[in-house]
Amino acid sequence: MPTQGPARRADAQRNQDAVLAAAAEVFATTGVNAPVRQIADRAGLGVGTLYRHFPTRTDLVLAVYRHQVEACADAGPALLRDLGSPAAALREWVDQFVRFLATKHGLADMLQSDAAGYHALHAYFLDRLVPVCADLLAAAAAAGEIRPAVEAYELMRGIGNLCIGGRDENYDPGRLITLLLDGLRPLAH
Amino acid sequence: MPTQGPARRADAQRNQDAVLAAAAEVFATTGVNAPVRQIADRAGLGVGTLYRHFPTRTDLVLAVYRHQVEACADAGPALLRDLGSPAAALREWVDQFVRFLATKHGLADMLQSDAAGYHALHAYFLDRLVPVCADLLAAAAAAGEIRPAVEAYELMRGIGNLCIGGRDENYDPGRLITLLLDGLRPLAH
DNA sequence: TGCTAAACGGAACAACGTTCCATATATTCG
DNA sequence: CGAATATATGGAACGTTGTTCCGTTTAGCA
Repeated sequence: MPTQGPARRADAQRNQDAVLAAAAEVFATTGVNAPVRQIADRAGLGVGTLYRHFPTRTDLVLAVYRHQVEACADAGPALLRDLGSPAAALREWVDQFVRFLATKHGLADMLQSDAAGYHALHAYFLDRLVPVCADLLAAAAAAGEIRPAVEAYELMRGIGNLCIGGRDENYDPGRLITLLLDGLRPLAH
Repeated sequence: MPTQGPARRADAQRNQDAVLAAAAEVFATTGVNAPVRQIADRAGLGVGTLYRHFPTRTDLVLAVYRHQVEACADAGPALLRDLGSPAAALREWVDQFVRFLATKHGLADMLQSDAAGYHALHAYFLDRLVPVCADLLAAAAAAGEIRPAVEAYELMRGIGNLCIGGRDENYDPGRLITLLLDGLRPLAH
């Protein structure tokens, strides 16, 4: 129940929703790095209002995509439970993440950007997803389906990096990530 | 013998060299995306002069790093000749490229940037290195050391992407690339 | 219907890439 | 050894962005 404090004004709530909707649209068309003014214009608001509700771009990006990240995090344990093999669960989970990331123009770039402002975004994604990935890796290793040859953190960053630049007829992140996971199989004797 | 045409002015040559030297220093410290003014200041020249000699950032980056890219391209056939196994040659060649790329702050980012201006840079690297990589892959595949599971173009882009963000105690592009190459080994029967 | 705190809008500033042309200077030629 | 001239230079100026700030507006309430 968020009924604490001196009740936020209705127009503020309305405008925040408008910014969120505008950002979602603009992110989808222009990309996650779209100019602030473009988002403000689309929402029919001034840039000051936008900054009031979302002080940093990270705040805005997170507000737009948080649900999908959470869904992805939740999918990990579910897949591990529902699919027979932990390795298959890992593969499906990674595929799901790649499908999410590769379609968000510029998001993968942002995630690894060394710009100070994006550190929080980077941290959120990793904090949320690395533990899930670690569980999947551990289960697959315990089942003898993969070698414990990589840390979840490193794997997640690698997957994120491979998604940068999207996908075209000559480059498909999914293929390379399959190869990466193939590299985790036990060595031939 | 470049003694054709109306002989370029001596100061022009001198200034071009100065820009090149300044750019090399600034790229190494600030990164490949350093502000144009910073490079011009370091060279003791105006920005106009810099733009005259290097109209685009791609021109400047290429002038600074061309030698190393060429050296990397030349190393491919040499390694294939000198090392016993094509797969070992591939691995060593890839390592060499990664060592080059991972130490150039921001260069890997630039290579995959979808900004229109960097297309030429992207193209130069790929045109120069993909054929070399393709030869190494073909040789290793012919020797039965790897499966023909990836195109040279895709592999090179993947390697470039994995180098983005450099290397720290928790993320080492080299480890992931090793894993990627492991994924090319023939499947256990 | 006023009052007041909350919220808004957009002008203003800083940092950057890029262009342009008045000025300065190598080089050449008489 | 001077002009003459093509070449080269410098940096002001413009457009685009992110970000801040404050005068003005307005929702909620008494």
